[in-house]
Amino acid sequence: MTRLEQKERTRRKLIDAALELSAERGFAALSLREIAKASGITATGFYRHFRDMDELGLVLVDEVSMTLRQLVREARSRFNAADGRTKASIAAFMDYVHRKPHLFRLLLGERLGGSTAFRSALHAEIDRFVAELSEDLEAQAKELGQPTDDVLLAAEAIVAIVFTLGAEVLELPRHRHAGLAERLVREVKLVLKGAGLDSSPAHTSAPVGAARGDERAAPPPATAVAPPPARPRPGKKPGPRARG
Amino acid sequence: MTRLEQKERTRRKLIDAALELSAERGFAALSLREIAKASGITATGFYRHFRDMDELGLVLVDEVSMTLRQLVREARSRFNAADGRTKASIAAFMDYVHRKPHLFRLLLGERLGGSTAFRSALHAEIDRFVAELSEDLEAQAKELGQPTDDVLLAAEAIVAIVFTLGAEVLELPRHRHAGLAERLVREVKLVLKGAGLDSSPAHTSAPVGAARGDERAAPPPATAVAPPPARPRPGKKPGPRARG
DNA sequence: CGCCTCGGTGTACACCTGTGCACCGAATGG
DNA sequence: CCATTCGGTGCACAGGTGTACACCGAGGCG
Repeated sequence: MTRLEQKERTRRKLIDAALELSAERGFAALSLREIAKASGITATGFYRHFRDMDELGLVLVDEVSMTLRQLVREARSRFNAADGRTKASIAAFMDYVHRKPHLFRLLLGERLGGSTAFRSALHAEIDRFVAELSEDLEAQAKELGQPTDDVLLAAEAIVAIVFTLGAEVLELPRHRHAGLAERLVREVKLVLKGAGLDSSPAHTSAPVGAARGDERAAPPPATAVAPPPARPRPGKKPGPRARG
Repeated sequence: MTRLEQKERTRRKLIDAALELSAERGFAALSLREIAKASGITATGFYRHFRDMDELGLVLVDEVSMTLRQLVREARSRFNAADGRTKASIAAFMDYVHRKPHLFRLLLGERLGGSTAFRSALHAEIDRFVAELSEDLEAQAKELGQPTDDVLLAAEAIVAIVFTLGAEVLELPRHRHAGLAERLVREVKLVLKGAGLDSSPAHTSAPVGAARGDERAAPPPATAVAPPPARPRPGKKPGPRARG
């Protein structure tokens, strides 16, 4: 196995371990050592990949960001089915939450819990999400000759609802997911209707959660964060520790 | 100063310190020692008030719960002004968020971040909130002869929106709060309108909801944490530490 | 008054933390 | 094939952590 492959593999282990552990206790409460241990390397080995926990945190945020962006893409691709657009989008969302639960827990939980930098990064990400949804809604409204004045408000409200209920999915046993998804759809439609953006032929034929008919291949790797530095060779001076 | 007063005072200092510190880093990342130090007592003194951090956590949740309940009460008391009911309620909410920002940060941030017990306690609290709002909406709808089928959905959606935007207030500079509040009002009205619960003051002359001001069958009390033990005299054996 | 109660203190301990340092050994490239 | 690169290791250290223990001194009560 080439050296780069090996390094990348370990890096992923670190990221995944951090994700998994942060699901239980929150990222801020994790220690470098326990992440290293969970990844099967020594604590000092950690520094071959990240300068410190904060840097790991940023990478996690980045990962969330990409996941979200792909979510949007996926949702859009289902828009062809103009009928039941809302339902399809939400199905995509729920599907994604299932596939990457830890990422969503991070996104939703650390929005207020983490450091300032962490928070603003996540907020920015969510704002971007709102913007994209808003764009879509506006385009759709124009097509149908509907009012567009409340589009941004509706988008913001919808994201709030979807993320909040999405968070709830993480706590619920599997068999209750479908019910929650349906509630979600109905609530989103409430908002759309209130904003004069109602589009669906109020007609429910199939439960939402089961929208995994044409499963395409897993999401592309999509790496965006700068690959590990040439050779960090541990640096940084001692000082008051925030998390220690 | 009587001994009880003194003890209560220290207890409050501990609670407030925990609240304040958890605003920056999340409760899960706090250490017993730093809370004790911030409260001006030694680490071992902590045990005179709480058995461990988990117990402190429960007390905090309890505090949130009471705050929330008071919020509802306060909002209801403004319902007399039938005109602008939504606006008044949201004003009450925002006001409260300002007055107890740390509590809300806890409520919103730890909903996913903390331990399982922590999470479910907070979720239950929010559910209770939804239930109360739902009741109110239903009563109002019946008075006005409006449909009540989507009342619960609307309540859930509204709480999601209000809490999400409320969380945002915590991050924003003061001068942008008003704008956010207005957005909040408009988004909530979107939901109400979508659910057929629109209560425009334009054609409503009768004072809405001014009649009933008393208690009805309310959810059971949530106070679960016992007052300080007679004399804990530190116990609990050593073992694998979750936070430390 | 004398005794008891009990918040709060200070010390001590084992363990965990982040990180500097010297080192190893396999993949890499000339 | 030999020299270099560089993930990963083990050790060491200072400092933080939870908590057991013995103690103090002021409030409270007979």
